[in-house]
Amino acid sequence: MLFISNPTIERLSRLYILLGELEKDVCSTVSSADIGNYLGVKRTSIRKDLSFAGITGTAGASYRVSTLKQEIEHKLGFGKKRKSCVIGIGKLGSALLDTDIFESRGFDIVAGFDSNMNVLETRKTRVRLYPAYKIPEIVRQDNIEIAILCVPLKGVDISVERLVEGGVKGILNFTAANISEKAKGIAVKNIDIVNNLQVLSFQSSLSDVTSNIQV
Amino acid sequence: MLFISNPTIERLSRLYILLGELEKDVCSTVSSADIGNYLGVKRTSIRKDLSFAGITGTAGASYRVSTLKQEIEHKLGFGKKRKSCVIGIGKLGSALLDTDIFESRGFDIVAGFDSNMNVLETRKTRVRLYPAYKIPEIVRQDNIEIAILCVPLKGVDISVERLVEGGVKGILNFTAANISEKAKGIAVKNIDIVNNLQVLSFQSSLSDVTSNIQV
DNA sequence: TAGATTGTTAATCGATTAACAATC
DNA sequence: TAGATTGTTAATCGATTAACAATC
Repeated sequence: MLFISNPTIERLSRLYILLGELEKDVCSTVSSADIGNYLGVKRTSIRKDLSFAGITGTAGASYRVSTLKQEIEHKLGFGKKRKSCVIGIGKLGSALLDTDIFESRGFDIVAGFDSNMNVLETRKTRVRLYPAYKIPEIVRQDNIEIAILCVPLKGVDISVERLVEGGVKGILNFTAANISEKAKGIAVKNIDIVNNLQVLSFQSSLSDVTSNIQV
Repeated sequence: MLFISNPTIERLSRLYILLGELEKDVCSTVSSADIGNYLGVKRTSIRKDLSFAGITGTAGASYRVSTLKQEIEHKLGFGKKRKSCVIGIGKLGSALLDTDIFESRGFDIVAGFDSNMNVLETRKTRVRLYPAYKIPEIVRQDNIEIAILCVPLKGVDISVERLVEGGVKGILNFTAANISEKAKGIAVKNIDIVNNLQVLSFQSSLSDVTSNIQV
């Protein structure tokens, strides 16, 4: 079983996107130093990451862009299409449903859910909307792997229960709630936007911002 | 100069919100073990965090909710209102402009910017919208401290330049670009949603998700 | 060959966890 | 007093960085 740490996957994911860009620009090779510059990390970190993923270039020569991209795609499964859904069609949820940033990177949003009938009837969206109680049914039926959770706090518990029931494999949690308990055995990643703002706010209040910390 | 590590600020920020909730529920005291349960972290980690921030309870007794909240607010400056703006009024930008999640936590969005005149004329938003070239002027004039960056990749560089010119203090970067170079001396925090999805996707593809990793 | 570059081992750094005396 | 809880010191853990031989 391939274990790769979180920071490493994050960097490799960013590298994967970068390689796509470089391909367009008809760059054939790229060194770890180049990559480090683009991504804002140390070159040795990049080499270590590739090594962790079991990817190896040729000593002395730079990495070949096309093969490196393919290898990352293969080892980490980035190429695969993943069916996804959005839970909670509020401001943020609608925006995510409608945006096209996901498609280009392999995520296919196929459904939206909300508990408010009014929302279901009035919101115009590209994908089909369903009432929240249908989450287990539709998730299972359509083989949805990833859920993007954008409900208000009081809707979190029931949503997670339904997703678990439907057999979802991962939840991207935009709520401030801690769902790891309820979502045992499912991958969870949290993005608390306001929390990020608060951290930023603290950092920016320090007179001397030498450490420009990244996520 | 108070240095507090990123993970610690993140937890204290979450704790601050939690204490607000507990106050509503008329809880007068709370132990580090309780807090740990709520936030999904070890109790000793909480005690360490408070210690880092120079906050101390009374040995033997639990923490008093109201005073703990006040102390965090005081030490980390969470109480202060921070003027903010959104750069790029696309899908995500509009959603963030319109949402009310910020206000309740001290962030006051006072302006939006976009380079597309059409957007400026047609989008209905609560706050005033300005053309992008006015960023330096308005940011300085209105004392805007925080910028939320939601522009497409090709608009990133010029946006950051303008923000720096206006003297902004922190940027919450929703683009996939690495802006730390351009934003030297300014606090930056990155939220790459699709990158998060990709990491999640990798984790969920592992059969055994014992480590339910958090951000 | 000389200069650039890789992959890996060892050293460093920082954050989390464990242990425990002090206190209510 | 006994049980629960804190604050801090020491130990552990994991990730990043440095160093360098091997290779093109």
